[in-house]
Amino acid sequence: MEKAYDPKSIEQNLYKTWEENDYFSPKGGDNSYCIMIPPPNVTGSLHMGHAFQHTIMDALTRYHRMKGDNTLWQPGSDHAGIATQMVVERLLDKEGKSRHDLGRDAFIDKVWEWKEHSGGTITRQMRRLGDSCDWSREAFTMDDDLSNAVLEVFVRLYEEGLIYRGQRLVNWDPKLLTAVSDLEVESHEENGHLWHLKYPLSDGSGHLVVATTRPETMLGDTAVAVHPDDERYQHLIGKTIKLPLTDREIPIIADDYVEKDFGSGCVKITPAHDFNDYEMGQRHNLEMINILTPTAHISDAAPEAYRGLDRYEARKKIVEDFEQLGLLEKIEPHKLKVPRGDRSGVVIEPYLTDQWYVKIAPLAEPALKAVKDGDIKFVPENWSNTYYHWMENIQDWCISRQLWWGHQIPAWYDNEGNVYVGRSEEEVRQKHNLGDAELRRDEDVLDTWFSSALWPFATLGWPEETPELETFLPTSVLVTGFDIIFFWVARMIMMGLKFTGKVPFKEIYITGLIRDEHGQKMSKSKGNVLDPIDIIDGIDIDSLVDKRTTGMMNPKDAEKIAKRTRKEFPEGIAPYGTDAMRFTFCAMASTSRDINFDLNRVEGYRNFCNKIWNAARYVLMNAEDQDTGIKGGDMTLSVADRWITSELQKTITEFEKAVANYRFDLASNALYEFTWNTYCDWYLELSKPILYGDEYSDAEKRGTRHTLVSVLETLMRLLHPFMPFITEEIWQRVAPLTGIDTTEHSSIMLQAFPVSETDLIDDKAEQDIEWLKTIIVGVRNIRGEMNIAPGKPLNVLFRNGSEQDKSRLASYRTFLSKLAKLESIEWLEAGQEAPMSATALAGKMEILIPMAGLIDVEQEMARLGKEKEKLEKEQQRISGKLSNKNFTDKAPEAVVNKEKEKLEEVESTLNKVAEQIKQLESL
RNA sequence: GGGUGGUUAGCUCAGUUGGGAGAGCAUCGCCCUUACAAGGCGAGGGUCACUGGUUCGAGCCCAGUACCACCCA
Repeated sequence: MEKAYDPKSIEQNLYKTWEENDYFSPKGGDNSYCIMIPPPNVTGSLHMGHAFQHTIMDALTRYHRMKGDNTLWQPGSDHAGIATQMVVERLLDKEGKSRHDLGRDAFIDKVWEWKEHSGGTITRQMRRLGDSCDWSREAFTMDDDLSNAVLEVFVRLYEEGLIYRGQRLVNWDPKLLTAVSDLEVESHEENGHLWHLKYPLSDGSGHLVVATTRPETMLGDTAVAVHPDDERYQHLIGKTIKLPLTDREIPIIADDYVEKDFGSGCVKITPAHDFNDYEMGQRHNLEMINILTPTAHISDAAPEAYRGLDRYEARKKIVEDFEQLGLLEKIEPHKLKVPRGDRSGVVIEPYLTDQWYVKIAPLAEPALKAVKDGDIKFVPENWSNTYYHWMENIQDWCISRQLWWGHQIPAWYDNEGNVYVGRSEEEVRQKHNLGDAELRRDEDVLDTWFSSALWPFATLGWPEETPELETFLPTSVLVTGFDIIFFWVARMIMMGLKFTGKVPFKEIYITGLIRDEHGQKMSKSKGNVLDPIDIIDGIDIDSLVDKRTTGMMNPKDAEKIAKRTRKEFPEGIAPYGTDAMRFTFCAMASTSRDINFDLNRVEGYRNFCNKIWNAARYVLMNAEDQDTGIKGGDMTLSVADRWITSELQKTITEFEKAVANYRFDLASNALYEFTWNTYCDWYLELSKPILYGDEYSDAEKRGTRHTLVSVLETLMRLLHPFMPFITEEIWQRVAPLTGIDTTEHSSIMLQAFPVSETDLIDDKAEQDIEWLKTIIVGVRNIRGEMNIAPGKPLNVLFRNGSEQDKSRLASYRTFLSKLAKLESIEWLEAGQEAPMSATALAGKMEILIPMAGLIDVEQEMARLGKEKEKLEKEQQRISGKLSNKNFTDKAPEAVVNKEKEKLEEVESTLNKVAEQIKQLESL
C-alpha cells in the first residue's frame, strides 16, 4: 500500500467495476427501499447542493442495500423547459439566428441534439460522486414513456373538469414571451418612485389624487376606487373622472379593499394590468383594457400618441405629459417589491391571456390530509406547517407555457374555436366525429413541473401496472431542499394520490442549503461557487479564477472576484477525493439548517481518510501472510481485544440510531470518534505490545491479529455508506484475512451491514481499559506539562492501591510500560517515604514520578496549583449545592447521592494534591 | 405586516426526557516514537445574544427584547 492515501488512484476504477458488474440494480429481499432522484436539469451541472443531497441519497441507498433490502435509487433528469430552451436559443443567437428562423420542428431537433451532446455532464459527475443509482433505469422527462404518462394525466384531468382553459391575468414574461407560474416570479424590494397624479372630476368641481408606482398603466384605468367608509369621498361615489391623456370617462367606485390611510385614499384601478385591480374589476364589472403588447410595448388600445412605445418610455412620456397639464402633484422616492422572472430577470407584467389551468383545490385536499394523517412525514417535522400553510392558500396552477421545448398540450381547435382534448389527433377526431375537418393543435407546452409532478410513478411505468410500481411505490424517502417544496413536492403528492391512490413517498427529508463559508449563497455573480468536482480532483488557482470569472456580465466584478479568489485560495484547491467530501457533507447534515461549507472541514476529513488508510496499512503489515486464526488454532483474546469489540458494538448501535433519525452528523461523529480516538489512538497502540512482545503466547498474538482484522473489516462496512471508495479498496485486502472469499463475495457494497451483538459488550474489559487510560494519561500529562520528551523512559511508583489496582497492574503491566514509556513500575508500601515526585491520581491510587534530574520544582508547583484551583472550584460548587436544603429535599435521591459521591471524590483528590504541594513547599 | 429558523470557544458547528459546557479547525508547548508530520502527546480559550419568569437546579422550558437569515403577503 502507498504510504499516503491517494483517492485519485482508486476511485474511478472502483466505480467502473461496480457499474460493469451491475451492483446498483435492486436485488434484495422482500423489503423494498426506493429513492427517486430529484431530477436535475439537463442544462446544468451538479452544484454543491446536488452533491450534498446525492451524498445523503447514496448513503441511504448503500446502507439499505447492505441491510438486504430490495433497493432502488432511480436516476434521471428533467427537460427543464424554459432553462433549456434559453440555452439553445443563446447558442443560435451566436450564429445570428432565432428559433423562428428554424421553425418549431427544426428547433426541437436542435434541442435534442444539444441534449445528446452535453446532457451527459451530470451523469458523469454523479459517477464521480460514487452515486450507486440504477443506470439501466435512467429516465428523462421527455422520454416516450414519461410523455405518455403526461398525456394520460392531462386527458384524465381534463375529462374530470380539473383542467380548464381560461382568460385571466397571468404573470407574463415580456422577454421570454410566455406565461409563468406564481412560483417562477421572484419579488424583491427595489428603489422606485411613487407618482401622485391628479385626476379631474368630470363635472369640473375639482380633482382627486391617485398614487401609482407604474404611471403607464393609467392608460388602462377603468375606475378610481375609494373606501366606502371614507368621509372625504362619500359624495363622489358614483360620479365620474375625466381620465387625462385619454378621452375616456371612468367611474368612482367604492370598495373596502382600498386602504384609507395609504396616499390620498384614492386608488386608480387597472383591471387588465394588476392582480388586485383585476379582482376588483370582477366585483364591479369593470371594463378591461389591455394596453400592452406581449413584449410590453403600448398596444393599439391606447391613444395613438403612446402606441408602440416601450413600457418605460411610455412611463416617461406620460409623466411629462401630466406635468405639462399641471396634473402631476408630486413624485416621491418609494421602495416597492418588483416582480421579476426567475429565469429572465425582467420585470413581470400581469397580463391578460388565454391559458390552461389545473383546478387545484380538489387535488390539494387529499394531499393536505396525507401529511396531517401522518401517511407522509416531514423530517424535520416543522416543515409540515409550511406545507399546510401553502396548501390551504393554494391558487389554481397555470400550466401552459408559450415555449416550444416541452410536452405540447394535447388540445386541438377547429375553425369555430371549439377545443378538443385527447391522447392524439386521431383519438380526438374519432371521439368527436370530426371527420377530416381542419384541426389546429394548441401550440403551447406544459410547465416543466407538470411532468416532474408525475416523476415517482411515471418512472416506475405508470400508467402500465408494472411490477416495479407494485414493488417500489410508495417510495421510501424523498431527499430535497425546502426551496422546491411547493414547485415539486406538493405537486407530486397531489398527482400521486390522484393517479395511484398512494402517497409517492413516506418521508420527506428536507436538507439545508449549501452556502459559502461566510453564509453567503453560492452564485455565479458573487463568484463564490465551488464545483464539487474541483474539491474531488483539486484545481490550480488560475483555472479556478478563469472558471469563476468567465461569462461575467460586468468586467469590474470579474476583477474583484479574481482578486478575492486568489486571496482565499492562494494555492488553488487541493485534491481531497470523493470520500472526504462525502464525509464532510454527512458530518454537516444536522437538522436541515443551512450549511456554511468550509473547505477546512474537507481537509480535516481528508486527513481522516489518510488516518483510515494508515490504520489499514498497520493492520495489513501485521496480519498479511500471518496467522489471523482463520485456519483454527487456539485463540486468546486480550482485554484490549475484548474492549475494542465491545466499543464497536456500541458504535454500531449509535450509528443505526442516528441514521434512523436522519442525523447523519451524529452518525459521522460516532464513526469518526470510534475510528480515530478509539481504534487508532488506543487499540492499535495496545495491540503493539502483544504483537511485538515475547511475553505473549501464540494464542494471544493470534487473538489480537484476529481482532485487528475483524474490527477493521467490520468498520469498513460500517463506514461504507458514507465513504464508498476507500472502504472498498481496504476491504478487498482485509476481508480475505477474516476468512471471506472475495472471489465469491466480490464487493463490500453487497456485504451485510454490521449488526450490533449485545453479548459482545464487555463491561469488565471497558473498566479495565478505562483504568489503564487514566494512568497513561496521567503520566503523559506530567510529561507534557513538564516538557519531558515523550520517548524518555520513566520510573514510576504507585501508592495506596487497592487489591483491584494490584491485580490490574499484575495483568496489564506491559501495556502500561509500553504506552506510557515506563522503565519500571514499583509499589510503595503505605507509610513508606516517597522521593520528591510529580504525581497523578487514578481514583485513590497515587502515581508518582520521582523528579530527580527530571522535573523542575517550580513547574510542578505551578501544575499542581492549577490542578488544586480547579478542584477547589468544583468542591465549592458541589458543597454549595449540597448545603442547600431545597436541593437535598427536593431533588431526586439519585441526583443527590451522585453529588455526594462526587464531592467525596473531589475532596479526596484535593487532599492528595494539597499534600503534594505541602511536600514540595517543605523543600 | 404574518410566519419559520438562528444567536454556544478566534472560525465552522454539536449539545433529544432540565442535574458535571463539547468536537473539528485555528492557537501555544514538546516530539520526525518501527501505520500515519495529512501525524503523536499535552495545554490554553466560553457571563451559552439580552431581560425577566418557572424550578432545589435552565444552554435546554415560558414571556419579552435585540440582531441575522429565509419564506409568505
